[in-house]
Amino acid sequence: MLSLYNTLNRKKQEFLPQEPPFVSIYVCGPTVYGHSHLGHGKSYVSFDVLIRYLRYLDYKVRYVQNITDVGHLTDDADAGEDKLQKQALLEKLEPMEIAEKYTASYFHDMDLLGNLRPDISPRASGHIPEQIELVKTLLEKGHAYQAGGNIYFDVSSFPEYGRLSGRTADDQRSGTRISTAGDKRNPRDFALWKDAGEDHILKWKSPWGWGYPGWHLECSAMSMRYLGETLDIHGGGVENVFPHHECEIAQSTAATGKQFVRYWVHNNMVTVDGRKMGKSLGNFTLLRDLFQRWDPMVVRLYILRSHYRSPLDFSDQGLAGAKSGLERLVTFRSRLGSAESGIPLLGVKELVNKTETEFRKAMDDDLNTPSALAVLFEFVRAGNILLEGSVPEADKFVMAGLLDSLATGVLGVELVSESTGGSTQDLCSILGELRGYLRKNKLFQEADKLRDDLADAGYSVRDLPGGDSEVTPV
RNA sequence: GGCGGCGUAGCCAAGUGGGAAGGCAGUGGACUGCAAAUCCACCAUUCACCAGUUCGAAUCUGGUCGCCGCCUCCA
Repeated sequence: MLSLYNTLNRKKQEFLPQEPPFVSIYVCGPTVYGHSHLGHGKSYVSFDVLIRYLRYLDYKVRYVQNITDVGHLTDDADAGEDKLQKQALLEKLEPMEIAEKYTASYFHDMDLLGNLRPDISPRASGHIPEQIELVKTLLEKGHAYQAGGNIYFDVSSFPEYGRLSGRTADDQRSGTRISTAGDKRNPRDFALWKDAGEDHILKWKSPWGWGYPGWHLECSAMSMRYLGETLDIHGGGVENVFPHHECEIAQSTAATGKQFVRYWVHNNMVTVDGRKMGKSLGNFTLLRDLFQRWDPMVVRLYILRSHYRSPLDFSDQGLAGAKSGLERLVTFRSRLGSAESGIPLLGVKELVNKTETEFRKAMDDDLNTPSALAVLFEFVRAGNILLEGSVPEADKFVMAGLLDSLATGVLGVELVSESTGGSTQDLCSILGELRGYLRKNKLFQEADKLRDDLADAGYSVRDLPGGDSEVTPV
């Protein structure tokens, strides 16, 4: 039984969807005004593994992740700038061109990382009517008020405000850094709709004049549009617990009268020298740059080696460790080959069953991927020991099947290079025979040149006891 | 100041009342023409520190020190 840490109760809870086998999940997506960095990578890999594991458990998952292509102000006080607009001016493009460009970049990077595409990737700009409707409802129900062209949520009308983040009204720092917008009744009130000034490019016509939505609004509107009024799971980064998710709860619950989200799942940050990696600090490493030096699967494994709720401190040493670990997995997988099916021996069946049971136990415990990986590495050792002897094809088949199901299927770590098709395998075995022939005839120079050339081309050579050799793609 | 979290070997990282997982790096050995891969052995009497509860604590309680996140856009 899968347990997830629910921020709402601050403890692990058994996961039970409202209407099994269906699971509705919404994850806060990126604001598309720049390339994705490792922090995005960690977040979306974590949620990808959640999705994959739920599907492995035979749930029918609908996964919605927004694309924020409406630039929001940096605060509610008109002090900041619209980020998309700012980037658009910088690159001399339309804001929507910026959105298109970085949406494509985002998906490209996520594809390389092996993340499955969300089932729906709704754009905020494409759901303005839904957002306006939500504001209207809140006004009608007396949870919001109008001040000129601005609409604010009246926090005093929603007593539960603060439950998710554990913040009460008195907690707020005296002399806060935010200068309160002048037309708010209460500093804690937040904007639902903002009046657009002359120089604001992205704006829409609303009952309250030309304007644009507040930054919490799109998630409420789009998640409920596609997943209903009560979601099973809502995910995002911990930094969004307050104020973003707190405000989402307030405006959604106030509008529907129903519980908005049953399980709140938050992932932790990537840090650099102990400091948060973030756009505002400027200490981020872009995924596209990281991929120049490291295979995306190395990056993925690196992320999965720590728990999603723990911070991950970025280091080359860590990535190098992940690289070696990945090679170990890949080598083992390639030794199993693409075997034929058959009936496996009892011993291997036991090993496979035990591995799967323990893997699931780790994943059931709030997606403990570091433990799950430990289970896989123990399986690799056991499998390698078996491979020292002669192993029936059927045994290789079930071991390969398990690895493909758990490592690739659930964790999303691709272990098979695309060049393991039938013809490549034939060529590999011919080249293996050739090296074996050369070695048996003590033509070591020729044999080693073949090995070096193959290494350059991305194939590894392994000499077996008895003089035969084995060639596999790396 | 308020809320939340963290401190486990050279590095990374699980474990949260009764055997200190796993990976990387390292050392020795087996195998090999050499290598790689693989296997075997070794690698934390100890879990930031102090006090307490307990037959028993890395794990619970209290305190000390250090670090981080949120309270402003952020995955």
